[in-house]
Amino acid sequence: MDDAENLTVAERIRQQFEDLTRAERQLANCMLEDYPVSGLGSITAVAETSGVSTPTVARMARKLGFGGFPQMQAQLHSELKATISNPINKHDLWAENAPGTHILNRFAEAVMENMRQTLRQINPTDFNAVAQLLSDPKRDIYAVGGRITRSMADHFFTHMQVMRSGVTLMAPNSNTWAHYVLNMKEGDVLVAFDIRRYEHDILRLAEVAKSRGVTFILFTDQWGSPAGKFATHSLNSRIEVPSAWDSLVVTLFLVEAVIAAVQNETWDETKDRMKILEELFDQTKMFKKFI
Amino acid sequence: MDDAENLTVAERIRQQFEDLTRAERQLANCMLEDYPVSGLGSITAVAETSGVSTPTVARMARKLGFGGFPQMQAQLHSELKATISNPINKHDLWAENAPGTHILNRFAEAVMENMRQTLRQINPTDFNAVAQLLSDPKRDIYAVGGRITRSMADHFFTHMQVMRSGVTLMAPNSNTWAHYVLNMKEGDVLVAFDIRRYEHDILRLAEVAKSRGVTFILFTDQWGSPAGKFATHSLNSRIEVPSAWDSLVVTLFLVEAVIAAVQNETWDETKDRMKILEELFDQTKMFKKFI
DNA sequence: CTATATCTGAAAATATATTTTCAAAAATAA
DNA sequence: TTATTTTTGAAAATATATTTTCAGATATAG
Repeated sequence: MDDAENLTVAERIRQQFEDLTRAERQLANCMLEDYPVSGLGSITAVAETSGVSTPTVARMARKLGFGGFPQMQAQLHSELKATISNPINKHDLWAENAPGTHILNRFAEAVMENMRQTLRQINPTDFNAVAQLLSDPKRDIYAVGGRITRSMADHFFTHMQVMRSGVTLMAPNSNTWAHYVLNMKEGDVLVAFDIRRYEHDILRLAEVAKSRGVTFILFTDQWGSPAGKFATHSLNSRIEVPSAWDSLVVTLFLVEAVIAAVQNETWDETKDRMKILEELFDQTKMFKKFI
Repeated sequence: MDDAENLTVAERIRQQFEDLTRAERQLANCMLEDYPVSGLGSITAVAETSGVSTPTVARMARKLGFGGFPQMQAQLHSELKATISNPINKHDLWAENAPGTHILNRFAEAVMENMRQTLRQINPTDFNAVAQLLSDPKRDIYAVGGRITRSMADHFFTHMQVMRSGVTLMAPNSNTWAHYVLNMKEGDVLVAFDIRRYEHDILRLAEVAKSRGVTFILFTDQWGSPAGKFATHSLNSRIEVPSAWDSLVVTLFLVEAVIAAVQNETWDETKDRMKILEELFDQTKMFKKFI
């Protein structure tokens, strides 16, 4: 009978407004007023807000072609979801090049979604605090990664090293870590990367470091490494992609953003260091030869 | 007890994320995923979507400081109402957390834009060809990076090594490279990373390798490394961000996408290798100790 | 005005949602 | 490993939500 299964609630109301009774119209107007949020509570709540009885609400839902009030509400939910979930940045951007099912597209969508989710979840206070800690020249910094995240620690180290002194990249091999811990002093900062397949050694390291008064910063995934319980600040990123492995793209994004933030904090000293570094590179280049 | 009566659900989740248990984290992630719409259904619906039990949902609501699930949902309703009725903050997915000019936001926007540009520009034919080449077990693979891109080469190597044999990560120090070239045979693949501040040594390496019949794959930036002229396939990514350095986020995305593509190509052999690797890890773990 | 059809909401009946309880499972400590 | 604690979800208990019933209210026609 209803060919209009996919009409919005608002459309159905407008379409059938003439057939509605007095109490129903009152309800309809109220629902359209703060649409669609006003229809989100229980039938009782909706009825009260509109000043009608619950049966009226149930009846109108039927009249509009739904099985009942819950069905109408479900429709409102999905409309809301469609509205809220980003209008601009989906799909359309690269589709022209690769067919819809191409791994490049699927991967890209997953990564973009990971970015969004991560950004929504990130705690700016933590982020700022991390940048602050890493900008403090009195604190030495130690970076460490696991089997997969090693490259993140490496990247982090490479850039931090340019901006300040007292930065150490810990060897990936955990049986060398005791020596690093030996050098850590209270207030120093340990930056660790630990994602799914969490490494037990990192957990132990965090515990030991923490017990010696070291500030522990953790880059981990959405589920959170167990080492999180020792972390002063945790930066979680989404890592799931259509692959047998996890994606570190968003983690890298966070690392680079932190680096940029630190650079902002310390720009006065950093810019001189960078200049000197450039000069050093130029000089050494002149000595190098290949084959 | 809670001075934080007026925190959003999302904020409360973030604040207490560390205190949440496994099932609760799973739920929390699901709720943040389509926030706040995902938390709008009945407790049963929310539980089912997240794959946890209803008591878990009720418990978490309590843990976050609400009287119960209905109270939490009421809070979601009012948040939603505030969001919807305020056209300004609409759809800005992370804006709620950090003010508009926060480095995190600016960085994110730049990276997203880089992704889009890169994807629009990428040549799927090149991409596929690269995946094909790297999946060919008869070709040995050599990976090399520069000062900044070293971590990309490292990441690439770590994953390729799992999928197949005959993969070599070249030391970053260019005066060791001659030895690697000595081992390269015709048809082998050299994968190099070279971005702005292009390194002269990479150019020379590419030239020499090419002259010996080695297939050269280059990951570079939007402007293209000079080594590009020796490249069989070039994968360019946008790297500009509001920072003194360039961003490797999109480069990493391409690397991971290539890895995923290779994995697809070689899944039959790869899955066995991965299984064996897992077993090896389990075994070696038993021998390890820290401090 | 009265007769009749329609609408409406209080209250009962029913269906769902939510919380509580508790034993099994999982994690952690010893 | 084994003991202990914590976490978890199935099922029962409870609380709410939703629908149905039906008598009174309201509108409409004659």
